[in-house]
Amino acid sequence: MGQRDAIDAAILKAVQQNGRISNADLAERVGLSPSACSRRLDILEKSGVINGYYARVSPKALDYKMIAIVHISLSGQFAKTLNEFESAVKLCPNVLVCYLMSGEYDYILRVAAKDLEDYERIHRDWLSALPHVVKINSSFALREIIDRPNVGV
Amino acid sequence: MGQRDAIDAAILKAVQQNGRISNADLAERVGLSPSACSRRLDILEKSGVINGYYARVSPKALDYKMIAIVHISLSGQFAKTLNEFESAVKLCPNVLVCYLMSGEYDYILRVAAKDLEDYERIHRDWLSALPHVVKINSSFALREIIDRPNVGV
DNA sequence: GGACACGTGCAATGTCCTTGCAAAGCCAGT
DNA sequence: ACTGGCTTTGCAAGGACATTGCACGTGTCC
Repeated sequence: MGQRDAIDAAILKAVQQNGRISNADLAERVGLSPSACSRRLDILEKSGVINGYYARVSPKALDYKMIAIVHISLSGQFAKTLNEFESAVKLCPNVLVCYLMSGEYDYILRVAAKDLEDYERIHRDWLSALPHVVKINSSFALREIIDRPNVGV
Repeated sequence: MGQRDAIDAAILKAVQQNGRISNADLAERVGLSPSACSRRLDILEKSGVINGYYARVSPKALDYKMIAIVHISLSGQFAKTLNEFESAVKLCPNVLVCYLMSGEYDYILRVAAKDLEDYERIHRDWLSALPHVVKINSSFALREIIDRPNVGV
């Protein structure tokens, strides 16, 4: 899985910057005819190199004004423990990102909330209810400096 | 700034899930004629509610296999100190996310790297070179559990 | 050298996006 | 309730666009 040449790389770069670029413009940008470009894009999509296209909506417009970074430790690192935690955390729609981490904490989460009251609800109904959790540490984002969809974009 | 009614909300939900949905399909989905739908979408884009569209590319295809979470403390919290740090960090293409935080550390960063060697280079050439930094703490993601573009999507 | 697979460009067809325009809905003030 | 003005809608047309079939060129392997 992966792009094959410089043209595929150029296509990927273009659609990362503008997911709604027309095939005609994309073809011109990468130096191909529209048909050839359309077929390459099709291959990149079907092979899974391109996972999908998304609109980026201003969180404020959706009333999600708050971002919390949550560090979580579990009671153990057995596979069963991790699996149960992960299955549960996937169900919470407010969790935007979740990584299993090296270091002091086991998981790090990025959580979106409408306001502090909303976060309190999420913390109470979702985070505290996750299985095997022994420690939760929430920090709040005061300001967003960077939010890039991809490297160098 | 924000959507006005249920139809705008439905449009936003749709384009968050599929940024390349055709206007015709979108119109049918939200129960409008294509022209009315196109005009609403146009307003949502021009008013900044929709920040843009992007393709989600498999990081593996781009050879970025590593995600690091970096906590950074500065030598002070004066506006000038923060501004200089932020201007500098914005220049590093590998920094995907950066928040000014409450709590123990001042900033939290999400950094993409191709491999450990690449991360070492980023750490040396970029992160360590950021102004006013007194403490850097890097943790590495062992596995990605969730990566949602938006709440509930 | 020949057969084959692969990628490309060209052309055509059908779909789609967009804009102008008239009508309908909506709200405020009387 | 009525009227005036503003907003939003649906329809229609024209122009742009995506997609598919087909033929040509290139490189490879036998």
